[in-house]
Amino acid sequence: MDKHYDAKAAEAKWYPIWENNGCFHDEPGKGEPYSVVIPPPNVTGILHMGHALNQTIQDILVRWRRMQGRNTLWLPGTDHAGIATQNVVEKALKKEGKRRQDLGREAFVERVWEWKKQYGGTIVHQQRMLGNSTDWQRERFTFDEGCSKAVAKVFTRLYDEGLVYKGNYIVNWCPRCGTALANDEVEHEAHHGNLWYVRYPVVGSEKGAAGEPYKDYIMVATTRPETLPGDTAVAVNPKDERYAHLVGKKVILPLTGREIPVISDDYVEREFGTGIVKITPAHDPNDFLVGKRHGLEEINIMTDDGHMNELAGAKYAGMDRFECRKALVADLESGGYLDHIEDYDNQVGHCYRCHEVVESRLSKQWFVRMKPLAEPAIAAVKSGEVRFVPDRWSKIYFNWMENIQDWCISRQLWWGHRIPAYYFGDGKLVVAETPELALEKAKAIDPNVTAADLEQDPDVLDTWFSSWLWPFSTLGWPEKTKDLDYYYPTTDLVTAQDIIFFWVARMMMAGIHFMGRPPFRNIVIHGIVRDAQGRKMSKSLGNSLDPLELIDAYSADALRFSIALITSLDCDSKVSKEKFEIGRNFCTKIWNAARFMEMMGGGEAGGGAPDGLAAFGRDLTSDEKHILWATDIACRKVNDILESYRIQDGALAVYDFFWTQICDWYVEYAKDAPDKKRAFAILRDVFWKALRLLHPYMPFITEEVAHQLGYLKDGETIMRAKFPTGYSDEEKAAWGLSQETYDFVNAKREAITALRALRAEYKVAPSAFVKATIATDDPKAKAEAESLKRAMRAEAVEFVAAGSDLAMPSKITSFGTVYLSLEGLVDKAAEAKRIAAELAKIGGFIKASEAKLANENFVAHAPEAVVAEARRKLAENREKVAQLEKLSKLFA
RNA sequence: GGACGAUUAGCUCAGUUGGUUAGAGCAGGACCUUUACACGGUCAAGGUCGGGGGUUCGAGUCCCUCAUCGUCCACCA
Repeated sequence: MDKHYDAKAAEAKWYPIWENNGCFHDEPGKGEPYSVVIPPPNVTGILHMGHALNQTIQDILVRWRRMQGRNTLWLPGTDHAGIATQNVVEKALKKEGKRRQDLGREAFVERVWEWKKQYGGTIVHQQRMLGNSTDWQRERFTFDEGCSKAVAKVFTRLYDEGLVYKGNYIVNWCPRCGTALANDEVEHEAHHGNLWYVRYPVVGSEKGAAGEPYKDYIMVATTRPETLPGDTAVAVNPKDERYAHLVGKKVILPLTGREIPVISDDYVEREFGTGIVKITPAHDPNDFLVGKRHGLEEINIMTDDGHMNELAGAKYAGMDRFECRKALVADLESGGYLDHIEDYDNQVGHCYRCHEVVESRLSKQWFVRMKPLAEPAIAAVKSGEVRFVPDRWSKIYFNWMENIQDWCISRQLWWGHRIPAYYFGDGKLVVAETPELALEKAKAIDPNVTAADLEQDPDVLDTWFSSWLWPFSTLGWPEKTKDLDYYYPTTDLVTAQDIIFFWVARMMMAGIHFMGRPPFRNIVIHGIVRDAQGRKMSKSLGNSLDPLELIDAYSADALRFSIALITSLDCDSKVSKEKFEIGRNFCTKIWNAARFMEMMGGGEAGGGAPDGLAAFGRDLTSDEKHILWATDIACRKVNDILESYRIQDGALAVYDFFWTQICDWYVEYAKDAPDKKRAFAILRDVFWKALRLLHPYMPFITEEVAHQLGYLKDGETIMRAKFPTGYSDEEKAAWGLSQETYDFVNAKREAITALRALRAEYKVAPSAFVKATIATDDPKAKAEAESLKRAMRAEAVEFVAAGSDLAMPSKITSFGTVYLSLEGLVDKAAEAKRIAAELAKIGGFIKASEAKLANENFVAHAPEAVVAEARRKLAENREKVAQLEKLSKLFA
């Protein structure tokens, strides 16, 4: 083995071998399936830390399950990302001085496909760098043929079921992009604005003096005076006595002369402004709802591109909306309708793409009725059929699902699944999966219709409309495929909290509605990646870490392991570059340990077969029994931990096992073991188990080391090696393993550590051979004299009866009291001070313990073991005090 | 405004049904180049578990309250 691990070479070598040999691919059929669909990244995307976190978690779970022998599918793919992709291509066109309109729809869409062909593979390539064991043979794209078929089928079915409808609705509208925006596509920002107080005269009021055209008026406060011509009512709170007498009366809409009613609605806050709100149903979402409740007229006074239309009044028609605001305010003022203006800060929505101020606008859009879909999806989680991990996310899910709103699914874009609705004749409409089927349906209505008469709806569907079918559209639905039959429902879905609503909840609904079963059993929600200050990573802040740079600097294994180590399902993860050194250092440790094994002939000692240690019989030393027991514990623990998705705990467990148990203790033991050959045969077996435990976390280095050390032959892979489950009861019995022996060695280590500490405290040179004395009556302990001598670097280890009272520096351990014999080496004053401090600390504890044990209730209620332990600790500390007091006299 | 979290060592975080003197990594300290590894080893130090109440024999853990921070949702004309 080379002195240094060449991660780049190993990663470049193994990934293609895995991929080309079908290591990521299983066929449906045999065994228990384990399937996961990847949250498809945007095809325009580049790999960021969020992906790295999300996919590392999935790959750990998938590799672990695969090694357990499960029939595994991790399905990769990308999302066509409607608006994002269209924007990228439009930007490219802009450089050529063209707009998409110059190309026309068909040519533009063709152009986007070309872009996809050329650049769409970027993120897919980058995912390979992470080591993802996704089944590339089954890679899908939300806009590929199969997914598109599924989309058309779903839309048609929902339409036929009356769950898709076209309706007038208030939507967020970007005047620049010319498209409706989903709520999540609108970014709210604080804005310094004004509140204009406008007088609406009550009908029948007398004319007043100059500057006050009417004596009797009500005052309305508004932030958007330009919408005034669209007002169709003013509203007050039903409980507001101030205005109760006005309800049912009419007021005159300034500048228009139109009479509008005064209505009462709970939506109005009494305390805000004047307590009277103008209602503009066509230009405000809340007003729209109020209008629906009261049957108000909806007057749309704006054009698609943010200008006023004729309904705003001849004077304002054609004006930009903000220009109109100024003009209209001026007119209000000159007409005597403007009472006063206040400064007012509010939140204004902006388009998440182009940052234009979003307009609330009435338009014809397609909607999915969500309530009927949501109900079974709620029930599936309530019944426990589908489980959130951690469970608390189910509350958030319920909260949203129980208040679900209809879903606006149409987008005024060109790139996306075109809505399979066809118009003909005079506003007639058919919905069908294909143009041919549409024609059939149309002919049923009007036999004279030809294909040329059908005009398809120009809008496309929201990107999520294909994503919500992902768990089954990717498996072949609506065809009845083997994959679908075998791998659906998928087992785990792993994603971040931010798309629980947009994606997870919708997949639940679609899965149940179209497949009859929820699309997954467990929904694993992890946190998001933040920077060291806890801020979200974003391009604009410049605080992003690039996973590819980290892979370049530290290796993919290092990245993966470090991510796993900082991953908590319960909260967000803060990362900084330094954190990845942990993984890098761990790789180095693994490599060096492997190198050491090779150097010591560990590779041969077991005769090549990992189970060669069976030959060494039952006379194992306590240290050998200890490592075997520790290995058994580690295997069980890692399996248990991963079973409950505690990725971080698993990383810690395997890290500690490898570093502390194997490297720090057992390897040091093996260097100088009484039977080195046997010690290394055991190490060889333990090491092989450790490599496999590590493999889900660090796939590349474990594969490389497994081959270098001869655990695997050419053509074999650790990916398909059996994930360790620990030793059998027979093996444990044959080797004489037991919890007692394990505890015994832990106690022995305490004694070794105690002596090291004494050496350090008394400044004994590390190279010096010292004399150690241990007070114990345990014959088993006395039998360890030789191994203690080596580990303690002592020229002699002697034993005296437990409770012996030697006037030497000592430490009490569960192995016995360890004394260090030394003459004249000590700084007496410093030692006296140290002893005094320790005495004070122990004294406090003894007092507390005594009080506790004197408490009858404690003795009566606490578990026996707890009481016994308290007694033992008390006795131990009393003994410690006695020792220290003796010493303090010595140093006085 | 609503919902849900978080607050434990200088930093990042564990702490599974309440029960030993609350753990790890990093940073910092001391010592060590002992022939796998200084991206290392050994040892030591560092916390009245955000504040205040309560339940209990016993609270980091359960309840209430306050404070601070965060996330998502809805956003007030």
